This record gives sequence, C-alpha cells and structure tokens, in this order.
Amino acid sequence: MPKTTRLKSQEVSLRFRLSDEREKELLDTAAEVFFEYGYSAASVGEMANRAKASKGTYYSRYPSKKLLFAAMIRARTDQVYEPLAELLRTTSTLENALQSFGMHVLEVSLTADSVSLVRILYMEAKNSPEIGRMFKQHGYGRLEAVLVKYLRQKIRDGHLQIEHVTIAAEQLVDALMGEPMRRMVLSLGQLPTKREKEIRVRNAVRMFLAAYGEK
Amino acid sequence: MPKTTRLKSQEVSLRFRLSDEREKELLDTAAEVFFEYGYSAASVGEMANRAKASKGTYYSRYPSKKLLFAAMIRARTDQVYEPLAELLRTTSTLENALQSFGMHVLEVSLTADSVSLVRILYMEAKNSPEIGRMFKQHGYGRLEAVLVKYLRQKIRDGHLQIEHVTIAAEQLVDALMGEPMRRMVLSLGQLPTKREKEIRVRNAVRMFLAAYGEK
DNA sequence: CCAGTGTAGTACTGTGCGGTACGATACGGT
DNA sequence: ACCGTATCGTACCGCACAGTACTACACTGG
Repeated sequence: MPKTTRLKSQEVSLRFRLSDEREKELLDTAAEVFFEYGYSAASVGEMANRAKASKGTYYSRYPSKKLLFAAMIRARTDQVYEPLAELLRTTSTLENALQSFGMHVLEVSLTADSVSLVRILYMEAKNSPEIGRMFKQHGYGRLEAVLVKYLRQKIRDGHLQIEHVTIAAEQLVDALMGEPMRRMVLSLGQLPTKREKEIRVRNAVRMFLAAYGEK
Repeated sequence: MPKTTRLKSQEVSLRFRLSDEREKELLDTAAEVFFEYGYSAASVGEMANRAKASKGTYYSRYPSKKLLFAAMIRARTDQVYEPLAELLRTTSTLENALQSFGMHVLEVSLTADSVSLVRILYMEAKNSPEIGRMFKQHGYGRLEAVLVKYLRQKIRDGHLQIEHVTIAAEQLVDALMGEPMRRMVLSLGQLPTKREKEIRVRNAVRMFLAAYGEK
C-alpha cells in the first residue's frame, strides 16, 4: 500500500521488469510456508530465508502478513482452478462427457497443492468470510458453473430431466471427490490410484444418470 | 492420562468427585478458544481466564498445549458422533429409512460445534496424522460403518444391488452433506433451512436408489 | 562512470505466548 | 482442629515473531 502510493506519486516507474517473476517466487514461497505451518504459525522471516529475500522486501510489497496471505490465496486459487474453465467442451456421449469431466476434476483437485489450499482456506475462512467468498467465486464455483451450464444444455436437448439443477450438480461433484478429498485433507493416505478414481467416477456418473438420464 | 495413572496407582482415590464436571468445563472452554482462534493462535492463558481457572490448573492436568488439544478433540469427537450409533435401526421402507438417516446426519453434522470441529481437524491433521486417524475412527467412520452395515443387510435381502458398497455409502453421504458442510466451513451462509435439507436428502436418496435399488 | 533504485542482511523493539514457580486460599477427610 | 491437596492468582523466564530501520551492495539506464 505505501509502495503503491509511492509508485503512483512518481507516475511512471521503470523499476519492475523482472519483478513479476520475483513476485511469483515470493508468493510461492509464502504459500509453501503458510501451507506447512498454517497462517498463525507461519513466519514471514522464514519465508524471507527460504526465498533468499529479506523481511523488508516482503513488507515493502505487502503491508502486512494478512494482506500477504490474501494475495497468496488469490494467486493460488486462480492457478489451481483456471484449467477447469475449458472442461466439458466435449461433444461425445453424455456419459462419456461426464466420465471424463469427473476424471479431470479428480486429477486437478487431488494434488498436494490444492489439498493444502483447501485446508488452509477452510481454517481461515472462519474469521475472514471474504476468503471463503473468494474461494467460492474464483475456485470451486467455476467448476460448478461449467457443469451446471452443460447440464442445462442437455436438459434443453431432452437428454436429462432435473428439477434442481444446481443441487444435482453439487451432489455429483461431491459424490465424485468428497471422500478422496477428505482422505487427503485428513492425511489418511496416499492419493487414490487411477483405478480407484475410475471406480469412483464410474459409480458417481452411473448414479447420476440412473436418476436423471433418459430411459 | 497422567491423572488416570495416578488414580490407579493409589487404587481408590476420593479426590475427584467434582472433577469430572470441572474437566468437562476446562475442555469445553479449551474447545471454545481453539475453535475461535485455531490451534496456534489459541492461548492457554485465555482459556484459563474464560474458565476462571489458572494456567497452572491446565498444565497440571495436561502436560502440554498439544496434549490438551488432543484430549479436547477426543472428547468433542465422541460427543458429536456418538448419537449416530443408533441410527438406521428402523424397520420401515428402504427409502424411508435412508431418508430419515439422511435427515439425522444433516441435523447432527451441521451444528456450529461440529463445523468448528471439522474445520480445526482439517487443519491440524496436516502435521498430526494421528488426529486425522482418530477422527476417521471415532468420528465420521462410525457414520459410514452403520450405513455400510445396513446396506449389506439390504443387499442380502435382495433389495439392493451394489458392487462397491463402501464407495457407494461414501458417495451417498457426500452427496447428502458435502455442499452444506462446505458452505458452513467456508462461512458462506447460514445453516440450510429444513426445506433445503429435505430437498437435498430426497435427491440424494433417489439418486442412490435409482442406481442400486430393485426395479 | 555515475545516479537512482531495489534489495539482502542484520539488528532492534515491542509484544505475546508456552511453560514454570510459588504463595495464599479453600475444602474434604480424620 | 489439623493435614493434605487442588486450585487460583500472579509473577516470571525464555523465546519467537510482526514489523521497522538502516547499511551495504547490485543492477540499470544514461
């Protein structure tokens, strides 16, 4: 904030050519430390050490630990959930489309990084509801949106009959990844095997189509 | 734990008549503070103040903050999930049984307390996998177990056809409470209304029966 | 080669916490 | 009435951290 002000007051600045890269490094390191210790126990000094930076550098770019955290969350959320925007462009069967959508969702959602992200978001959303809102909006809300849009199309085409589309979409996604995600978040085991993912996806999709598909 | 040992070694002790109550108070206050601030940011001093106790009292009963936390988690987990043991004793229709099971699960899982519990568990399980295991074992694992047992019975009776019973059970429960729980944990809104609960339960159960029920 | 700017490194301040120690007190059992 | 024990209240220690300040260096553009 003070920095921004200063930049503005000098109008044009030529200082930040490599700075984008460096900013990414700084935020990645911050994420690493935040994810490892949790918000409160994470120390900005530790981040500085790992990033071979100094606390001053962090504090010159982000006026407080809290705002550093927010910036990090925003960057990571975009990073993890952006790839989902393109899903379901497919033109194949309904079943195949949902099947491959499911696999993609599991693939992208069950990485160590996104698990850490989810974990810390769940915790910090308690006292910062805007964090929760941000995650809904830029995070898993995207996933839901793309699925709902697809489902509505298929309803118009007469291939599906769903009364509460949003709820149905949420329930499909939850059936897909609820337990695997919980297992990861609770440190109860390794990532599911490809085989387990397939079984889960197939069962969820079948259940969904049995209830809402044309017959 | 040390207390228990001491009791045992002296065989019969007459010291702790009121102590059970007091222990509950101490752990409840600890939970309050832990839930409010998160593990790291919670202070034992604050707990002592709120409980009109002294830090010494806490430290005489629990040798460290971490073990206090563990004791608290254990107590809360039992407290929240014990009532689930009796579920599904019902003798009514399959659909009605699942329906009422679903409503009970939502009822018991979506209280402010159990949401706080889940939240902090998700966070702390990262570096203490035994916390995660404890929660699985004494917590939502009970829920799963009772459902699986019931489903197996109904499979034997020929009312259900399920290949992967455990996965099916998990997916049913996730479809039931995934989104409402997430909304609570992310501080995205109020508890679902009775009407929303009913819709979610009905849709989940229908989906489940459409896939696995006799037809 | 120089001026300007960002930053690593480090030292410092203030604060708050985990954990300990201890005196005063209340109370139940003999 | 006396003893033993648990606890309260409080003061204390050591430490770690957020945030600040300053110095020395490195780079970049002219």
